[in-house]
Amino acid sequence: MTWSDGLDPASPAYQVASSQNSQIRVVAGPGTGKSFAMKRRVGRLLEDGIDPRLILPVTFTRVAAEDLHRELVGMGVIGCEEIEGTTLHSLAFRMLSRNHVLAATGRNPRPLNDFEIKPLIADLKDAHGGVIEVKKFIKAFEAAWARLQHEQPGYVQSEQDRDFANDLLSWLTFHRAMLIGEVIPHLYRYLRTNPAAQERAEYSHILVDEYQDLNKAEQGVIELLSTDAEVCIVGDDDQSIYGFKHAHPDGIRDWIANREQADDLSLTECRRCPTDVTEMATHLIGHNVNRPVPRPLTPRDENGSGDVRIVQFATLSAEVAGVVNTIAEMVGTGTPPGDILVLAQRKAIGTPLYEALVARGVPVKSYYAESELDVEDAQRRYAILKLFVDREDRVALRWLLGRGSATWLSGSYRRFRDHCEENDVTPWTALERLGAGVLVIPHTNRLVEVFHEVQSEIQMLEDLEGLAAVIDHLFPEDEGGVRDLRALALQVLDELGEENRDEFLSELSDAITKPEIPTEIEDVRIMSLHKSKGLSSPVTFVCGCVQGLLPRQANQAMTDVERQADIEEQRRLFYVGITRVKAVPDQGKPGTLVLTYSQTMPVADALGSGIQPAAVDYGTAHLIASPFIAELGPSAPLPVAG
DNA sequence: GGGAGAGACGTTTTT
DNA sequence: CGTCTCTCCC
Repeated sequence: MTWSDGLDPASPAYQVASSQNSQIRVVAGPGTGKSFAMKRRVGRLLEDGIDPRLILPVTFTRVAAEDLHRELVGMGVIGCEEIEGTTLHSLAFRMLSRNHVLAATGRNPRPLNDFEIKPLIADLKDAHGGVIEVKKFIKAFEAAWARLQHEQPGYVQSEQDRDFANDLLSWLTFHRAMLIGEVIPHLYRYLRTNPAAQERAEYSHILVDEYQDLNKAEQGVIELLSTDAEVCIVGDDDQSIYGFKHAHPDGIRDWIANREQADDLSLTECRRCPTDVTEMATHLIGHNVNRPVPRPLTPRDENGSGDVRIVQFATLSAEVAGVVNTIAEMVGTGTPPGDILVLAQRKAIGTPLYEALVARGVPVKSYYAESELDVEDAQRRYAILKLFVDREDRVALRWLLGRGSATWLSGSYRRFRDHCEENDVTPWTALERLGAGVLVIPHTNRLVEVFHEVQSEIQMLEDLEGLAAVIDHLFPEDEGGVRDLRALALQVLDELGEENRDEFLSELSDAITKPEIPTEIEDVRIMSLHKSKGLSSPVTFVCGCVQGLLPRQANQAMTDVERQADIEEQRRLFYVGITRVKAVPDQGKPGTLVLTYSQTMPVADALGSGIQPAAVDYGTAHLIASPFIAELGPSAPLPVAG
């Protein structure tokens, strides 16, 4: 197959794929086929004889990266297997791990796991105003980098911020680690200060999907990587939903403003949704005032008007029962469960839905985040494994030393770390000396005790034959809490073999933080609105459409401007949600969208979900329908009672 | 450095 | 309502 198969030369997708301009912006609404157009463009580049290794397709999420890779391979264009569609993050890790880059930056791109941040906080909290303050500082530190605040004229860092940053960086440098939020900024800084770096000219063609979801640092990296490359950015500021990650949707407007000769293309026909849904979506998003690149989303008449319902229930449990009944009935009358997508912005709603569907025997999968590393025992075993593979994994060692203590033994550890830094000795070596009595540091007895335990556990692993035995020992078959870890570790070992232990660990850590994405969809899927981005489904439910969830409860600390921006982002989130519906009329699938909400829910659920109820009586919270429901315009059906 | 009790606060999402 | 954090006291 060739890139232009089935493509009308007059179609916008053809233009995107064929444009010879070295700078292209594509603004494309939901369901308009932007990923499709981008894939065709990659296919065209390959057929033009561009070396696949010089083509960099960047996506924001792994799901999108894998999707892109799969589609390219499926297109059967020569060279497509060699294209590495990656997320910007994995690209940054790879580049920062190169020896010459490590030497230039002086920092290790060893990311801190969520649970490994605890000892970091414990070590910093006394000097910086407590746990909550330190968490705030860390957040602000990462935010400043994501927004490249340091480069903005007039940016002044307070003395406290500077002190904190110094302590934080000194901790991270000593522990040879990096905050996840530092990864992209470090690459940015490296590329910026090294204009002659080979990395700046590594690719000849860069394609970026979901550009509106990138933050300033990420957009900066793209720019630095593309000094000599042809660039095609694709995005839609109306679908920008990653404000918490400091996404910079205005960048999509600035991008074209700074490039006079660039091609500016857009895809506006919503090929996915039924016409009623497209019109509702248009109405909804029209309520947003701040739209850098406003453009219409036009309905596609062949799709038909669809099947849209808006239903209000008396209670949350009635809502759950109502949705589950509808789903069970659909499945009973022949709708494949995999055609059904249920979006709920809170676990408090998603979990009861999930459980009720399981009870009804409907095949269902929940996508709310759960980690194999949620339980402390699993964290401990994993840390031991890291240390077993590498005694110089200082973060794992630090974590193990403090584990179980409310203070993380931060006082002792401070003295100990001072010794290591003053004498330029590694923590493991210093602990060995302390343990052997060759070295004495006052007030570190407990530290040494714990170290002995860790040391003997590692020695025991060392005496075992091979990694398989180590895995079997650390994650035993009969230990329920580590069953998933065991399965993952064995799977990774099976793929890699016994030889390369470093690679084993990084692959395992990938497997843990990046769960497998199912290719075959056979279950009803329940997930948050964020996760649904990029998906489409013939039957889509959006549940819990109440004030406080959609839009979420405004934070007390927000200014009016921030509050307004937050509501607009929440509106975009709802916009993304309702445009997941896919009409396939010739397969008897009109495209079904069901929006549900309830009048009340238990107070505990409301508070636990961050809703401030309109009124409360006897443990029941009274709720208000989402204002977005009223913003859907004349194409929306009248809400009915369920 | 550890434990008990009082008080604050709460989500969601990515790498 | 349940969990985390802080304070006070040993």
